[in-house]
Amino acid sequence: MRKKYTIKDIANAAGVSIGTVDRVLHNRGKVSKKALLSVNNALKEFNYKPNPIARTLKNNTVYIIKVLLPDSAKDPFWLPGKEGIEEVMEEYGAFDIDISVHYYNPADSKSFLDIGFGLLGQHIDAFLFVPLFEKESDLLLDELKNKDILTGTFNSFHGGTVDLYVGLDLFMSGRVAAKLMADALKAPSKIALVHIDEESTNAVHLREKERGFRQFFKEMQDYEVITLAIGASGFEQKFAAFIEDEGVGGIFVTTSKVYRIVKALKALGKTKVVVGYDLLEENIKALQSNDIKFLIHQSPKLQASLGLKGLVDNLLLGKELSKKSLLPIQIINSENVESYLY
Amino acid sequence: MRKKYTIKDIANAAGVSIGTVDRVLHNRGKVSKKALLSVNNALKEFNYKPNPIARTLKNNTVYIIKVLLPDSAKDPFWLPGKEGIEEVMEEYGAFDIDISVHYYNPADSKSFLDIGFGLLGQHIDAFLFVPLFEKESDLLLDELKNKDILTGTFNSFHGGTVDLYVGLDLFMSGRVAAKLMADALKAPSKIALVHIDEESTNAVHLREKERGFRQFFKEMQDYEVITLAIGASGFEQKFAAFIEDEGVGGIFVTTSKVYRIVKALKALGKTKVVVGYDLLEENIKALQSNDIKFLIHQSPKLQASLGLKGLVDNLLLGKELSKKSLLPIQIINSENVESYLY
DNA sequence: TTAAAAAATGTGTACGTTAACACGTTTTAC
DNA sequence: GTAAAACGTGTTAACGTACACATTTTTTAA
Repeated sequence: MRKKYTIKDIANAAGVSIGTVDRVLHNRGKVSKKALLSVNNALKEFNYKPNPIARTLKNNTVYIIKVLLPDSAKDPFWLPGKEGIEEVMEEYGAFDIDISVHYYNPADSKSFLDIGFGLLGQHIDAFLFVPLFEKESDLLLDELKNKDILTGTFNSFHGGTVDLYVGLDLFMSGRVAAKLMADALKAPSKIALVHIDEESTNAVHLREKERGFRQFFKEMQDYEVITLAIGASGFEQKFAAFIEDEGVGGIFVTTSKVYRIVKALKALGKTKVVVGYDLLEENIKALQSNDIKFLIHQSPKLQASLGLKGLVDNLLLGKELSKKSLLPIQIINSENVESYLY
Repeated sequence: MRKKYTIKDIANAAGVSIGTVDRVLHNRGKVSKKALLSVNNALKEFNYKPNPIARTLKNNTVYIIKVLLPDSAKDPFWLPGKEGIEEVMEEYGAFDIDISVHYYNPADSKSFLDIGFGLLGQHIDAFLFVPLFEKESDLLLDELKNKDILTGTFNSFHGGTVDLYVGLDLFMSGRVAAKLMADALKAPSKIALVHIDEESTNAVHLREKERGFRQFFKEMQDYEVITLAIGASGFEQKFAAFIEDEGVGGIFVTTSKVYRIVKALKALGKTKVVVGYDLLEENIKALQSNDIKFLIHQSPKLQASLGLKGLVDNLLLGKELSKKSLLPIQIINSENVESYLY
């Protein structure tokens, strides 16, 4: 039975007290060269790793973590994200952390700023948020850095320096969509790329997907891609006109609002190859009725929970945080969708 | 700042000592009705959760865990599984657990038995293994149950009672493959389903995939599915004869040996729609050169690490173990494969 | 009523790590 | 040459929980 080595074993082996070993471990100085050497030798020999459990025990501060999410009441895409956060809160319920979640209106950059800055009054250890708005996120990030708060973001990649980011390679997801589309449509074909978004908020986000999509087809013959950008409210007329004019065979929707396209197509009595994003309830229905061919799953729940876990594990256990972790791009069709719903 | 409640807070609130609270928490009896009541009230009021960290600290036994895997030298499919185990070992390196990994020959049920039973000489707390062989796994499982050892399995579902299982819904994965195939091949079409397997070992395994595949096409018109079962060694001739005779448009391979089919097809100068399993290096190459249309990813690494983590977390932190957890069925094409390789 | 037995409760120590503190030794400053 | 500062080192009391053991209270029996 392998013995577990403790700081005491190291101290014995090095012929010093645990106090000295501890000072070496934490670079707290006040150690003679001789002691330092023998301690380091012992550490290496036993491949000693401090017990993280005993370590946190001593640390009796309660870490304060704030999470700022887009309100899922405004956009159901954020519902899984909320759930992910709640699961982590439950899981870490017994630890010395105080996580609180706050919501902003994803269609209103002012609400993001108001609520975000509103949270900075008290002492905070870590801040996790979705940087939907670029400029506003910069402002917030500056302030967070100023106050020396650990920062994490997910879903939207933000150029600035955050301590942790979880997300997808959106460009690549565009290529994936393109490949699926090319599989389904014989050349020559015309394909519509549709951005459905009220705000210019998601612009960067959606533009990345478009770049990937177009880049794929640039390498192919006889495919034409045309872009349509419309607001989410009352886009039906515009879309109808668009679809009548252009003889498109497939539609790639860069947001989770694909189901709206499906509905509009049904109203017009048309059938197209539709590819879009995210496992919203309505999208799943359309997938199962074969009105959507593929969905790309952005795993918002996983993104949120990994983000929060990353911050917590860093604070609590001193685990390293991965500056940028990219999740796999998951392809969903009518048959495997169920396996994502457990 | 929210205070973290400890057993001491509960004791104070209930007007008893921490010893009494502890007895209540562990149902160790020797508590008066009155005390029981007031403690339970306090527990509820504060929503008290014992600090799992302080708890394990006290428990100074080293848990012994054995992992028994098919040898990745014999079948590269098991390489990621090995890696997953190693990562978990690294992650939990500082804890009081002693994990050792052992390997059996996936083509030899005797080696499974020999090595498996050979491990049972000393005291063991948990045993994680891949139950490739049904009868032999039953034997081992009986013995494990006898000795009151925590059991976990992954990858192959085994009817018997294990404490934890991680895997895929193989039937559903067959359906997914079928759907992808149907998308790619216009009816009427003939599709070959190929089992490449030396042993009858994987029979149940592969049969499930076949069931799902066939069931999907039963619901469709004008598709015919024919099955070919061949050994892994020297199947080229048989396969060549088969492919000449039958006018198949697509080939679904139920194992990770798809790349062999691709090679054989190339040698024959033929092109088919090929769908198979697993991200072996050679399969990935074939995917990227468009010789394989789709792969289904069984996430062996994740399966292994989730399995081991489940056992460890149960032993160490008393976390519940999920009797049966099914991973999502992941569809891989030439574009998203890279996102799985980080 | 009282002694003994049983039941209920409290106390103390340990787990591994941390960090404040105390102590002894050496160096520095005047 | 002496006082003060600097340095190296060991000791000890926490952190929250668990459990053996000691102590107190209640019940039972004579």
